[in-house]
Amino acid sequence: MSTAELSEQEVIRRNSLAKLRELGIEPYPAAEFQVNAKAAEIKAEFEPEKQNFQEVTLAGRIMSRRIMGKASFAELQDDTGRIQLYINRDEICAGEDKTLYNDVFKKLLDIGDFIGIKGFAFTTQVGEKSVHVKELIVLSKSLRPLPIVKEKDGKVYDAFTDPEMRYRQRYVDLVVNPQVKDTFLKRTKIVNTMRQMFNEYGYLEVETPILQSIPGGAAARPFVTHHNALNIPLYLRIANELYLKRLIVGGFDGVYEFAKDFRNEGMDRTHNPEFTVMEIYVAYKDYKWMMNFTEEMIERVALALHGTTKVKLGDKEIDFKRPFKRVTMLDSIKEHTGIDISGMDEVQLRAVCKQLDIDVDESMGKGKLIDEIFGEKCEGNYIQPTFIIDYPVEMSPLCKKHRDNPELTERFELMVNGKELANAYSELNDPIDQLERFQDQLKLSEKGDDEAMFIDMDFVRSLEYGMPPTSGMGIGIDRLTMFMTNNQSIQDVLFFPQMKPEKKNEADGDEKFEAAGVPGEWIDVLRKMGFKKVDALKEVKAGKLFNDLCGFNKKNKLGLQNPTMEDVTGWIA
RNA sequence: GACUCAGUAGCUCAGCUGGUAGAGCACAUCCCUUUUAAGGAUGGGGUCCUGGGUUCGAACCCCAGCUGAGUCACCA
Repeated sequence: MSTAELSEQEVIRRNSLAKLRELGIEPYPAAEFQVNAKAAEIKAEFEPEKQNFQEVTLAGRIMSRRIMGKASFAELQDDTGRIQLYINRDEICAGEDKTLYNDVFKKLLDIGDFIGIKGFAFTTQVGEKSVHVKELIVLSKSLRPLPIVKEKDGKVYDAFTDPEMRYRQRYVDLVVNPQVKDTFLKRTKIVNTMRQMFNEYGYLEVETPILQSIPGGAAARPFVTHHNALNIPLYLRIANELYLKRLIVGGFDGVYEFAKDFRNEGMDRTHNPEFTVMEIYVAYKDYKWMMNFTEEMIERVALALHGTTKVKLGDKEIDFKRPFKRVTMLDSIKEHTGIDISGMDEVQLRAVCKQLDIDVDESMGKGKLIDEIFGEKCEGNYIQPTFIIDYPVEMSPLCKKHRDNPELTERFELMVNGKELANAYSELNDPIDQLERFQDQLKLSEKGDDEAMFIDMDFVRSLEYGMPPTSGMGIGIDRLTMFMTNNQSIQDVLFFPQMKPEKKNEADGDEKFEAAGVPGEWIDVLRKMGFKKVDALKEVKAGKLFNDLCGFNKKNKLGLQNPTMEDVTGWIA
């Protein structure tokens, strides 16, 4: 990369890098650097009377510097946070040679550089726990300036907030915005808490295929890829349900998987093309048992994270204390629309939708119509955790029919803040019924529903060998994390949310300019004048280009020998 | 996909009715041995998102586009 494309500050840092090497200091040393303390630890535990932390070794990034002549303060940020350093010239440079302080620390190091230090903890006159540096080692030079975020009394100045840059350059976001790191620490804690609970219950964590030849277990459009050796299409999984149930058939009493699923659909604040779902299946249980299990799980997660079941979410407070409210879907619709749809057929439901001003189309069957009514009129009302139970059979092709009403299924969804968080069934284990339900889906598909499920004959075959009564539950880990960390956007709980590809820098390389006959010293000049591509030159008149070049040379005092008119004409010929 | 808002220095943002581009932080130079959103002084730094148009003159007005955000629609 030529220096013309770098900002002034980047050029200065590259020059500093070279000067470090001239001084015999390797800016990217290979050797291990062993630390014996962390910033947060010293801040929490250092007490002057105890004389602890008197020989500490720390490593991290320089995040700020205050130079006061022979003494300086700096902040070092490691993975636990920041701690102030006190650096005195005559202490880190014991002899006559003051280069390490005057040049290396004051001039050649920058905010963002990694250093290691040895020293002792003390408290400054203003009362801040700090480390008095005796020795300083350069560990890694940073060539790009970080955004500088400052904070006083909880008020943040010059925050790094542009969402696009935060998501595209998450590494920068993580370095300068400590609350971002906290969200991801909590995300891991959520997963760990759940895993610990499942393991306590004796269930087995498993892995199932991501590449599937029949994308089953949910209603969604899949991503397609191709397997060369087999010469077949393969789909990225939209769910892992059918594989986990095969494992129940195989004799495991409890299996679970934290799975990445992929759905080829729109992206917005609550949808990312790839997302994480935890699915768990437990033999000899039903959906009622699973409701209690889900409550326990969510309550444990809330307590592990916050020490309380009450969690702030936007301007609301959600209380995850057990038990959650339980409402049947038909009661919910009755409550929010005043209409009792039980026993209605497709025609009647269509009329209800019209009456309620809900858009429908011909491809929608009975289940989808009811789903529309619920989604439109009811879903948004459930802010506090609520189980919606007993869904119509048409909406749930993998779910066992209700023990008291064949029109319904033994299914619940957990709604929080007006959004679905978890979904669970008494699993359908009647293979004949299952095949019929798949065939109904096929009819929907023929009617134009592009989300209807494929028939998975191997799954049906597995059920024919017999699956014990089983309850299964799936929960969106991204959404759960959003609720538990007070983030309104799924992009804030994914390290690297899907983004449109970044625009490429379309500038031509030096070779292409040279091939056109442009001498090396003029290439950067042309780029700086806005001619990123050789072809762009051909669109201007030689005379104008010649004048502009000479003018640019003069104006910017480049001191280059001006080309002749003939030269310029040659470049663009 | 529709509508609304935004895009100006490395970062956060001003910029009036159209008249040669501004601040704070960051950066550079100098001064200063315990400072606190980093003390003092001085200074450098810009494709005002892109391309057209209107105009004597456009960061600003008009048209088109790109990118992002929000709301809605669609979609789990």
